[in-house]
Amino acid sequence: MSKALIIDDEQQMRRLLRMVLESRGYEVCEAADGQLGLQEAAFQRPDVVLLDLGLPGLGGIDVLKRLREWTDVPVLILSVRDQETVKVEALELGADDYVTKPFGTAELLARLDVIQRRRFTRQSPEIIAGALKLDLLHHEATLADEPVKLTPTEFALLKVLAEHAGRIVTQNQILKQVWAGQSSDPSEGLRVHINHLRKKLGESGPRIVNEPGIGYRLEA
Amino acid sequence: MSKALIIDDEQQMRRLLRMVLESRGYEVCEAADGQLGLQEAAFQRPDVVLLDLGLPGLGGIDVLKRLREWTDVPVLILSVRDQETVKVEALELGADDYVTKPFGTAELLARLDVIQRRRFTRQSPEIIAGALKLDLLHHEATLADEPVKLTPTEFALLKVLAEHAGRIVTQNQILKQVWAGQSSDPSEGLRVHINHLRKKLGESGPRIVNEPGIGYRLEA
DNA sequence: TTACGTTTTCACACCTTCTTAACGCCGCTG
DNA sequence: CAGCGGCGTTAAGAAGGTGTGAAAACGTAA
Repeated sequence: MSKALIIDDEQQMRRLLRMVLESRGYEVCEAADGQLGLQEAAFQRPDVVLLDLGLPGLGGIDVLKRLREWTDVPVLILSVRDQETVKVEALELGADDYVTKPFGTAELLARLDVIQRRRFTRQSPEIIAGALKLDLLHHEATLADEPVKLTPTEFALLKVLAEHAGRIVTQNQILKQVWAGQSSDPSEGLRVHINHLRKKLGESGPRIVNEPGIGYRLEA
Repeated sequence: MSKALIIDDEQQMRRLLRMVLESRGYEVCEAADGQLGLQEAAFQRPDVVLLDLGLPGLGGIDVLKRLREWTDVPVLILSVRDQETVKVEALELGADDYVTKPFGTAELLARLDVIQRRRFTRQSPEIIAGALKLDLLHHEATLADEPVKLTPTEFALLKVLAEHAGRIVTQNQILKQVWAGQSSDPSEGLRVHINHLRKKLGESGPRIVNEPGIGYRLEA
């Protein structure tokens, strides 16, 4: 059975979520603010976190940032409409999905299923984009079943691109996810690593195209 | 890894499909008629269903109808040529795609990829104004589902207009939101960017109308 | 310590995007 | 009618982003 952690300041919302989740078989724990949320996350080791963005004090974004410093636990964002900017920021920081309040329980459960399954498939882990296959467990990449030798940074970079294959990945997104929590300024080096990746992927493989001023896109 | 359910009465076809799918890493289960198919679907909870339209007894269309009463699982239709009417009916009932027998394995797998990805794609914050859609996370714009290539400034400008679609946006508002925190005086350049946007949106798309002396308005 | 692989920094050519300026059009006003 | 201001359009220079090669800094293992 999966364990879910709810971080939300409204008691009513917590009770509603608890009911929905428990009816689905989740084990549920709660936290009423960001500080407590982080403690519970560390102590309870939940399988999924439901995080409200409108927290008082330590905000939802900060909680997410701190969470991501030490865990990849799937995070589902709860937000109200017209928080577009914050939602973008949360997703860039590695949140897995979001639902907008008020939400239907069916939608909530569906999205939980998806991010749970994604995490589950990460235990027999591969990302596939066309002829490219990334084995996340062994940190190995193959292109048309031919092994490709990648450095750790290159692998992380290609992983971010492959996860969103076919779509633009913002430079911000890349920097936040590949160089998460590091002090150096990698904005210069990104170009170099992209260059290396393109060479290793060769002519026949997937192309990494640049969207000037925005980011990169991997197309199979 | 994903689980696929094959519903087809021909054993040969089931064996072929199983081979192709398993080689791609799918977990496969089968059903030889519609009745059994529905049972398997309920019991196995597959991630994708391959459904033959030419089933004896409980027909493919009926199976799809019954499936859709309780699940949105992606359904790929297998049909023979000259079943246009039935194919259309199936798509209207919520089938996700179809392949025509005999089919190439490459085509089959490609279509499976597409409908799987659609299901697993997470939600992106977006602004919608008529046929225009702005994906804020990926910085992608689509007009009637056709991608439109926008530069960063154009995207920001269109975002401001689309957020207040139908209403007037003051020049001051635009300048503050698009050129926030910049030193240059872009009041001249605004006209140029509006011009570019109008060209890229084309005749059929939303119009950007000018309110002389006030600002601009986006009307869908 | 050296040696090696990786990451970062730097320099420069090249390309896209942004800004600026100029000009013509239209509507308004004196 | 002539003058004026706001707008659309176009072109060209300025600014900034990108690709690429090489060298320096870094970390790690022998």
